Amino acid sequence: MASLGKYNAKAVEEKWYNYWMKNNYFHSEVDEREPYTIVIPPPNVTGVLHMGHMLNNTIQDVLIRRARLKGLNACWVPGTDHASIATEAKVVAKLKTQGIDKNDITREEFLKHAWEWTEEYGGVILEQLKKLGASCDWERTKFTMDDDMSEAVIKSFVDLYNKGLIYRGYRMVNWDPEAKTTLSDEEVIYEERQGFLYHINYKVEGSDEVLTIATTRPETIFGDTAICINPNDERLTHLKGKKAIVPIANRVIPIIEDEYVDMEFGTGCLKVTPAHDENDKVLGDKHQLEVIDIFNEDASLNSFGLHYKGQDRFEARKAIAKELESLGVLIKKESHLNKVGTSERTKAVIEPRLSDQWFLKMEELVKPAIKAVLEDEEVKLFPKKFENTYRHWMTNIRDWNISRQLWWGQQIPAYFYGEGKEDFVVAENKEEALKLAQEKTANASLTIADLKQDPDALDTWFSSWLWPMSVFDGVRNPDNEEFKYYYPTNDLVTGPDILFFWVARMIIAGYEYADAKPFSNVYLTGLVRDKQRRKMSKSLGNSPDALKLIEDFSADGVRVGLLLSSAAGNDLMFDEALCQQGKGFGNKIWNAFNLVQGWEVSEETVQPKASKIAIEWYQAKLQKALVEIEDHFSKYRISDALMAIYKLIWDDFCSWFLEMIKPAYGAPIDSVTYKAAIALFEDNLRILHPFMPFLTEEIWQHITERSTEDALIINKWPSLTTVDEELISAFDFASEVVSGIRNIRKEKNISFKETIELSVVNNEKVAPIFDEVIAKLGNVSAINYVGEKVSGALAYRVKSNEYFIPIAGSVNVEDEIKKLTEELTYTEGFLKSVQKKLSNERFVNNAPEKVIAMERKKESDALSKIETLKTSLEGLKN
RNA sequence: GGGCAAUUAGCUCAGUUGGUUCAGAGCACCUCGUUUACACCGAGGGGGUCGGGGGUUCGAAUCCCUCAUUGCCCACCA
Repeated sequence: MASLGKYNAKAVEEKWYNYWMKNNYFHSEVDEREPYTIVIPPPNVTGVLHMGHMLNNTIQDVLIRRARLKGLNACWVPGTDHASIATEAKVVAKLKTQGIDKNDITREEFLKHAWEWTEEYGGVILEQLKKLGASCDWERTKFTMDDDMSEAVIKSFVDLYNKGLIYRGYRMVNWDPEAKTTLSDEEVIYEERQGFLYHINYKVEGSDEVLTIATTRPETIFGDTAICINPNDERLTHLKGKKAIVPIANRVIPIIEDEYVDMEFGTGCLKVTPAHDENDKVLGDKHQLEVIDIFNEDASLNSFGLHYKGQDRFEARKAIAKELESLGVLIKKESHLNKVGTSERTKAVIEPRLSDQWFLKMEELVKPAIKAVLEDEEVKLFPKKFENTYRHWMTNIRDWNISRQLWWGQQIPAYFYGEGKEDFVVAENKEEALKLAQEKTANASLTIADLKQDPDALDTWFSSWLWPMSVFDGVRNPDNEEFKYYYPTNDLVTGPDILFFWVARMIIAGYEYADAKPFSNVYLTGLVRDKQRRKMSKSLGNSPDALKLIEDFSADGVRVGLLLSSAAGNDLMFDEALCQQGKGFGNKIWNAFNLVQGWEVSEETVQPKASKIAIEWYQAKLQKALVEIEDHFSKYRISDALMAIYKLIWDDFCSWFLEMIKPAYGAPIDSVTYKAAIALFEDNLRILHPFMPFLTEEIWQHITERSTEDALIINKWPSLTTVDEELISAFDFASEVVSGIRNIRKEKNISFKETIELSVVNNEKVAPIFDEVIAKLGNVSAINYVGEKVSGALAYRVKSNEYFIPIAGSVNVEDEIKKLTEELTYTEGFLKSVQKKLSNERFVNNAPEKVIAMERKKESDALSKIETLKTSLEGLKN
């Protein structure tokens, strides 16, 4: 009977996590059962846990633990991503603090530093996930740069190359001058910046005429190779066939004609700079213009910039504007709002730049992936609204630039044996490459030393798109047991921000390599924001420390807090109060357990009727909740499922059920009721376990002696039987009767300790099955069934049933009359509206039977209610 | 500029094919209460003309049109 004392979350959570690990409960191996698989979206290897991870991984853990309880072979594969750009940037920064410049060391030396860094910080995030309770199969932990993972990436590159899908192209790419690398379109963020539109006069060769162009980037005039006008522009016909002179550079360039030029914008004259603008490049190709690249790698001007050589592009812009002004050719400078691409990682302004890159043709690859999501529903997105975005992106997809000017990552397996553009071979290793090169060149004397591997690394996403396959070695060895068993995986939980980067590409890769989808369902979480709807960011300092939260509110509390208000796809406004609510819920359950385990159990005591019916009722309630929860899970409405459980346990179990079976003070509980209550408590724990694994396991192990094999984590989800709806609605009626008593006690200030009597006119012909419950919860000494109203008693109604509590001298007739009159007026008004509807011929003719019958029922109910109200009023007035 | 969403109680959101979950939930708020698990509690209560306007219908939070506001995605005019 001793109290258990306060719940010590920290000790409990550590204890059970170790216990689960020790017993290897998270581990999965191929067996006869149906598999349930999730692969973790691998976080950056050097990252730390933030709120987004917490939400994401809590959802995954809920799904995994539930699947485990449902008897599936649950396998959650964890791992980390090498995140080439982010990690390389961090390593470069760290080396800088040590006075080392990346450009001064060799690739091998740099990679050594990167690996050291990875080993030092890598995996920290995985340790943090353990604190959250994540039940990953840690034996399967993968890293995207593990040897086997890298081999898979290289193998797929070679394969795609041999299929003719990978090609080398001189293309305009997004150049990050700070990181000195290319970025994919997805890594560029456009920002509105206030800039200027400069109007500059160019002389027309051989005349005194000038033409005016407008540009936001005057420094690029050094790269101009043409002026373009619209052939339909009548204002400019006199320029046709002539040539213009670039100011400062004094270069002569042709004036070309193309309908691409918007006559409405600026002056109608467009300067064409093929090396520094994508559209200009297209125009340049079409008109076979010269390409002049005026920038160095770091976006300072090169020798084409003449006396500006070496200056940064933004410095040069100002200086050039000044010089143009002094030459009298800058005739106007107006402010202009334009959108500037910036690097997601370094924030540097992106420079469109022409360079040699590797591309993957997407047009054919993407087809099965479009079909799978939009036609066959092989892969379902939750929420569905993301299908629109998916469609839009996939049908407008462009070839994927898969090369990055980085060292950290899988090096592109292309080997050059000569200086020519085509002097290379693609192979999985040097030996293979040599063989191919010898064949291709018909030169058997080539040696490995003659081969130079392309220095670039592959885009990180080119490795992670294989993730669901390669973690099971499905790329290198597609016929292996594990891959056949675990793939396709079931659910993927990730943020919508990487729907294209990653999710879509995994689907593409899945169909290309395994001829099967990578997963069946994609749950897209929202962004975690702060209370004021701002994004969580380091600079705002509004991102709470994940581990501190767990410290303060327990892992269970944080999990519940995060899930309480996070519908799929909706942003989550994070507030610590939610975690407090989660913690409070845990405490509530702990206290309920404290109550139950404190009861003295007696074999002699006879089970009270109230307890018997209470058990039947809660069983019905639980069944109903199970159906509801099942439905919520099937729609991935995780927070609704949790809320259903929350209400079931707090309201139905604690507030009603336990109160109904609670023995009198000091008295023991009968063993039949006790056993049933324990069984029901266990069911509660089973369904709550995925959400609050630690607390539930702790209570589970306390509640009965358990063997090692009997941990909750591997127990069984309660089975569905049938829902006794009648019993549930009978109880709902009874609970209203109880509420009526409580209301009267409150109004009249009658203490709960004071026993009362209750008389009822049972117009509803309610079966008396809950009378003992009403008596207990209302502290009623006797329930009398009477034929007509009791005078001199306090009264209330539930539907058309009338209840009377006789309290001598405590009836205020005036108040009663007032109350009844108000109710009568309301009911008469209600009746009027119903009758109006029923007298509308068009309603009666058009509405379905069911609806009309319902209205008639409302009418007759109202009529009889009015009748009883009138009788009561008359009784009072006498 | 193009596309896609959203707008319901103070806050965060449910509301499936128009009529029995139809105006709801959780939190917050107010009142009362230290009754023998829990004040991290219990019992009650207030609160919304469902963004504005118009239409279809016997009937609209739900369907249509329109306006407004917000968010996201795509493309970008030099």
